[in-house]
Amino acid sequence: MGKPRTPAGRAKEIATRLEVLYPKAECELTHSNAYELLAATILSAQCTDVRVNMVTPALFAKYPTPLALAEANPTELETIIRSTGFYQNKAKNLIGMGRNVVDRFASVIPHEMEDLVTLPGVGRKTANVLRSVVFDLPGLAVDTHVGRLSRRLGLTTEEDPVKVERVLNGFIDPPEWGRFGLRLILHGRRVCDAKKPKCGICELEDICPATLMPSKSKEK
DNA sequence: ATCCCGAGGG
DNA sequence: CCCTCTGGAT
Repeated sequence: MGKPRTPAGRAKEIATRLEVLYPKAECELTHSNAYELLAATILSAQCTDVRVNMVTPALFAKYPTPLALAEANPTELETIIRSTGFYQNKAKNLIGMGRNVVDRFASVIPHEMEDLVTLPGVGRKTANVLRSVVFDLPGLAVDTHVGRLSRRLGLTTEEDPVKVERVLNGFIDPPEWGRFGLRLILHGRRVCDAKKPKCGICELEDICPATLMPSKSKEK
């Protein structure tokens, strides 16, 4: 087949290749239920998954339920999550999330986007992670990796994550949204990283506008 | 000095 | 729209 020349065509080809490269497309935040993934994802703001996974064992042991989080001592909670950064905001949000889930949702993590984003510390990206990973609902979480790769790969020029999400949603079938996002993240971490993308070993190099252009591997 | 699975507030 | 919140890795 010829090289895809439209963003929609490239998206299809990219999805096909990423499926081969990252067949499992698993979420790398350690969790065993919806509550744990919600807490872990709140902690993942501007922080690596590896770092989040270092603090969640102690977090889940001390606060195993939304109710336990709702009743947490802020200072003790901050101590546990400190290394993930933004720890005062995150502690406040985690406690607020616990209280809201207990009071407004009978201690059950909600599925609906409109409900999820009312929880403290939960924005659209976090809501989409939950929907796609634990509820098996369509959801494309646009984080820093998904945004960066989408622009480098010529799928969009948008900077606003909500607009990027809308564009990608138009290229990929809803049941594949979650895995497509996960695969972009995996590729973003292993190959197409922000600072020094490894274009020489990239399996998308031949269809990537960023490397096809003479201006080499620059973003934008 | 820049980046990491962002979100809330002004 | 902008700014702020934070530590750790590179």
